[in-house]
Amino acid sequence: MGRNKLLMKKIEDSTSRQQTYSKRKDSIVKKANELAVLCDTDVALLMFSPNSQHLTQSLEQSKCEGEMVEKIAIYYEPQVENIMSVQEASACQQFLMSAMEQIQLSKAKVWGGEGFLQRNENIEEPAGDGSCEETNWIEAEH
Amino acid sequence: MGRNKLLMKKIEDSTSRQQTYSKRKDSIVKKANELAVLCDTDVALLMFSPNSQHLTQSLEQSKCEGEMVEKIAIYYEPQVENIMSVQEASACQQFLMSAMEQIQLSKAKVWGGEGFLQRNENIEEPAGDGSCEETNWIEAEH
DNA sequence: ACTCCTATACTTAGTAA
DNA sequence: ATTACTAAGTATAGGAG
Repeated sequence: MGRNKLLMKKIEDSTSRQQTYSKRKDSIVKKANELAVLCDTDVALLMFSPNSQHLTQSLEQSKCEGEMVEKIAIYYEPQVENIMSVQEASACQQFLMSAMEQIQLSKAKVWGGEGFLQRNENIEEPAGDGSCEETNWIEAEH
Repeated sequence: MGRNKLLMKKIEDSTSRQQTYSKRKDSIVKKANELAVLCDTDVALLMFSPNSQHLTQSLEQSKCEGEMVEKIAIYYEPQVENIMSVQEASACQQFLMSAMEQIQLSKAKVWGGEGFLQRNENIEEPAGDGSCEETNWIEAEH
């Protein structure tokens, strides 16, 4: 693309990598928006920035501006683990939770209406007293 | 684009809308992959198809093929609530759970190391006996 | 739904500031 | 990090099958 064709592998120079990320991030969000508007559907994007020092700046960029974002349920970038405001974290959580709710409903359908957390053998119960203080999903691996 | 420039509003003809969705879905996934590979990061996409009758077909398309997907943590399309296999649902859940875990960690950092579910005033506790059978995130709204 | 086609529209790598 | 530029690569609407 551009002047030269880029090889599809990790960009080793960190400055170039961050620049490329920044440019392509903007277009993919734009594309997601177009898809959502044109097709009247919801699109969610979760991205993890390769470069944590640009976090705050990028988080501000990810805010909705102009006609962008309208139909994007949520767009988080860059590193979720470095979110700096409770509001940001809450909004992200809320989306993830509703996505989970939808998945649980479909899973219950497939399984004949049973709840899944008690039956899902891939997710172990915490060895606690059964209280909810440490929720089940803590132990999921990435 | 293409022969004619498309107005950025909902495509009213449902056949065209589905066709556009199908085409643009493929490119946005490709873009997400490129971003993930080039920048060595994780990108997640969640899409909801405008047309549920094409669900199964689209779900099969969303499977990883060739060099695509490598760095995409998860890509679910179309309607999550209609996922037909427990495997699909489990994989999606696992990603969402790990994303949540990361968010909880950052939130705990911001809040000084406290857990968030007990303190998050936006999320009400279920009015149950405190057991985990109905998990807290059930009540999140989309 | 999918392909294949093509002209047009859009994206983008590299560069400079 | 940002903008602006531009040449070259990519995406896509509309059409046909």
